[in-house]
Amino acid sequence: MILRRIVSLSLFRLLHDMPSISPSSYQLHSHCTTATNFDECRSNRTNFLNSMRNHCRSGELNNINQALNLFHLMATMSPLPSVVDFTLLLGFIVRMKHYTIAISLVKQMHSSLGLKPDTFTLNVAINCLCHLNLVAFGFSVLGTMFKLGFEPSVVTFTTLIKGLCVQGDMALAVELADHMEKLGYRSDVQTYGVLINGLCKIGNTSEAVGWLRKMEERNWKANVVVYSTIMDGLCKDGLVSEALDLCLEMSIKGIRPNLVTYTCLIQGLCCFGRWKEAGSLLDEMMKTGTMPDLQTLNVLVDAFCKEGKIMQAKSVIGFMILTAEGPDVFTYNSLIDSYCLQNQMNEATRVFELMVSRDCLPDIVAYTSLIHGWCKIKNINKAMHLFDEMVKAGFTPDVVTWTTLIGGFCQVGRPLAAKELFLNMHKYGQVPNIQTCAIILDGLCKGQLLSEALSLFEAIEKSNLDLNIVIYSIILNGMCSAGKLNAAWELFSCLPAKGLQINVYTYTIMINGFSKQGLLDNAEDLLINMEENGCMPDSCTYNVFVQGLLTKKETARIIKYLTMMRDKGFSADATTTEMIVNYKV
DNA sequence: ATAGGGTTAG
Repeated sequence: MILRRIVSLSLFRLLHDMPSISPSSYQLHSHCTTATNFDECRSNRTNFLNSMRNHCRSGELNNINQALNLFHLMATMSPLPSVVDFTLLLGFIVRMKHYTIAISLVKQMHSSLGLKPDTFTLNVAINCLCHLNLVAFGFSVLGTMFKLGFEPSVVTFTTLIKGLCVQGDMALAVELADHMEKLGYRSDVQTYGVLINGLCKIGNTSEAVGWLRKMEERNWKANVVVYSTIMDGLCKDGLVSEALDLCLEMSIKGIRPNLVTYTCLIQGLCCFGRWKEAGSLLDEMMKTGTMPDLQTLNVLVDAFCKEGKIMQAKSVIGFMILTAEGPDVFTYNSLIDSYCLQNQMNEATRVFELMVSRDCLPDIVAYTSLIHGWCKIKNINKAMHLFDEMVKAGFTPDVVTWTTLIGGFCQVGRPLAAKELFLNMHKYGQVPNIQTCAIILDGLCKGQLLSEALSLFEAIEKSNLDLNIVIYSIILNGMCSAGKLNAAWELFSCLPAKGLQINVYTYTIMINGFSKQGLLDNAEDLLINMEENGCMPDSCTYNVFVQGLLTKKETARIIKYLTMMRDKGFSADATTTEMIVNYKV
């Protein structure tokens, strides 16, 4: 039961525990920099409040100090403005993503001003807590809400469901949605939207589409947001054509794609090399009156950068300078990463310096890209130097930075140093994730340190991490390379029981293991077996098997499998070709 | 009258 999970901390204690902003940051400034002079308006209460409301609603309010000035002015009014006005202002502070400040202001409303928060105010607090990854505190506010006798609304639950999704707790999110319905609330389009987004984010797009249909059966009309969410999920899952189909379906229902829809689809198309279609879509959106914004253009820049098409990226940047307020930190970071991936560290460094000179501060992503670049060309000293520099600049390396550096040490043949970093990163507040584990295990295996890898693997298995097939494949590959075929086969056989879906990479690793040991019947059995299990061998699978056959000079089977490969449209790779060329009967 | 959903970089 979900409600059992609600810790009943009081709101007061909760807010007391929250970080608060320093008083100086919301002191009344002697002059107001907005178009309207609030000091003057202050004499006229109604004018002032109306002006505040207009500023909030028109979106003209886009500066946190302005918002804090307004709050301060409101707080010193007598009598105090209503909770409604305060909450309106809070909403805008939230829109500016100043969650900690918003929570601190709710606290002030309550403790210093003696204003009783209502459901709306508490929903703002819950939303902020969820954004700060403090969902448990969000639930305690829900508890408080019950205690104070306020009815939570669908908004309250939807906010919490979103928090659970972001935290990666999909099962609990669905449970809360069910529970909410049992309490007599009805999920609305936004509730479904949040759940659908959660499903997409964990790559479960087919279920997301299922929920879309379920929602339609219950007579909720999906809107452009729900459709765009799923389209983005499909694109990120590589199902770009399905996303385009869904866009068509949406259009037939009379819902027009908007800027976000186009951005998602263009990214999907670019990402899979469908440049021409991306271009037509860009054309279509502009012809129908939707101009690409900075974010859309950044998507294009990044896609070109990833393909190494720097010239095209630069021409998009040219367009961006004319039509949008760019380039921004995303644009520069895409360029930096592109140069790093092409081992052009001088160019990458130049862009890094350029962004500094243009008052666009490099962030943790910029630093991590450069660190990755230096690691890639095996200059671990430069990488370490940048790591230091970034810490000096006030950035806390996150799990991606650590993983990059750990990979760097593996790259230069120092897997034990990498392991030290892996074991010590938690002292700096960072917990390894599944990618970190994959990098270090692979590094140890490739460095011929299988027993080191296995003992670490055992420790990782005992942790809370949900190990995936990639991790097991790395270990299997390590075992096979070290000639421990029996151990590998034993582990391989356990995978289904662990609920893991064996994929083409895993099968290929085992087939390669058998082939390299000359156990060609075992390899062939597995090749047939995988196909029967619905996992299609790819070009690599056939190549490693044929290489085994070539070594053993199994002429009949060599011909059989090379023919099979040709029929399936696969070709011999460099190694296979060389073996064929040098084949002596 | 005030609150909740979708898109960009390592």
